Amino acid sequence: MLQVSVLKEHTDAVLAGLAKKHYKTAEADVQAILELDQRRRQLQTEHDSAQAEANELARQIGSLMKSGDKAGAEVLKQRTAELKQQTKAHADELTQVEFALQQTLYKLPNLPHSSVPEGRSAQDNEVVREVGAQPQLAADALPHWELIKKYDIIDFELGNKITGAGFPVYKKQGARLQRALINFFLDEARNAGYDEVQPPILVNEASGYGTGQLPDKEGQMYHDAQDNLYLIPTAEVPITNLYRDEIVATERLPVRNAGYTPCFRREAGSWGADVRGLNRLHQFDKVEIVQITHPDQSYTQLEEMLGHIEGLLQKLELPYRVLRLCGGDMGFTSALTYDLEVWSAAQGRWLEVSSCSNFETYQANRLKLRYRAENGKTQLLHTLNGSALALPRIVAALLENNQTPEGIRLPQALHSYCGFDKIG
RNA sequence: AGAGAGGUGGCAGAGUGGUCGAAUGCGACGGAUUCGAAAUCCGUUAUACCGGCAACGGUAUCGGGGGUUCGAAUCCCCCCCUCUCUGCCA
Repeated sequence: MLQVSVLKEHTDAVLAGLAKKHYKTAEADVQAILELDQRRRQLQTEHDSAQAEANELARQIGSLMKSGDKAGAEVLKQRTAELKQQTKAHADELTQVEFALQQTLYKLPNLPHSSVPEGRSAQDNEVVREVGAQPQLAADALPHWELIKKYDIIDFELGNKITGAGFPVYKKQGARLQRALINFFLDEARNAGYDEVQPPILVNEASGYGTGQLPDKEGQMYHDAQDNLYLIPTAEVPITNLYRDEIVATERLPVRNAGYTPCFRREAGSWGADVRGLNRLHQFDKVEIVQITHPDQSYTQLEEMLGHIEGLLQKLELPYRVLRLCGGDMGFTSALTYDLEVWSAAQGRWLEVSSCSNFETYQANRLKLRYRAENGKTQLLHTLNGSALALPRIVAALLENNQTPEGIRLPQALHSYCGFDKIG
């Protein structure tokens, strides 16, 4: 969430940033926030001084009681009763004002970095670079949803039976490939300096708010109403929330964590022709990398993370491209997002396999994630994360791009992890 | 799930209605001492908000929320969590 001080001191820049993100009611919301904040301060000041007087009276009453002057104490108690009413009224309004302020702040998305291109939709994203040659497939090449049947490695029908659409069952070499990819990604992350964590995949409400999934994307998460817990849509949520309410020692920065988790997405109403097979699932596996950095370092670290992810794709020998998302297409909480897409040769389209973002202080502000600056004051840190990588579309591209009459060739990097070098 | 105990500052741990943001110990930081270090001694050591250029002052916070009271870490109610025993279980 944005800081009120920023809205106050850089109102025009905030409005420009919100416009770039195509946020509709920017002027009205910013105006409302500034007014609510002013009222909040006023109430706080009045409340505090009334409370100070009440505290002082309580002290006096105490010593009067001790010296046995009951009558004197009674006189002071009358004034105390008045003050009590006042502070109660102030406190009640303060609660309301703070709630309204909070709700309005929650509605505002993060401001885009200056390098974010203008634009409304995916068509306006900037292609930063394209790496690797797209394979030329034979005329009878199959899309991955045919290949998985041919080699009997992923079974959607079985998933339908036991759970529902979008929950595939991985079998035989398909299951082993999943395990191999997870291990490969985790080992690569560790070699790049990320500490491995294995977090819970159910999180509480506070964690959902901390990273910004709540209240914005309530409907996209599976919710266990009985215990009020959410199935995570990404490991970003538990891993980043590990540091909620922390003042991190500067010598620990940048914090680097990597973790494998299953991820769950309801994605209501988004099923259609281009989401066949592995293209979009309700449950999928992902290794996520997270960094928490000093504000001065976050963009350097974002590039480092991007480099790590590109390294993975290169080792997997997949042609890919890097996109810088435009203001209209990027996420609610992000200041700058790179998407990485692999070429899925039989489908003839790019598939997003990673999203790598800098959230600057947007999440840190909600998380109360800080460090101590040189001057002794606490300051918000920057949070970043990236998929490294999401499995299903990687599998789709591996299957399609590497199909041969003799089976599916796997990249060298995976041979030892899989224990086989081709499928089929 | 049942019975009991308990949740206090970075950690340990006192405090059962009044000047308690909170003793004491440990740790950490600064200083003295030392060629340097250990030991010792002195001092500092929470967070947020409000006011103030600042120094500083005020308010709140002893798991969370509500209540009683002039006054709550301390009393009452609800919730959460932890520990021990019993049960169940990968």
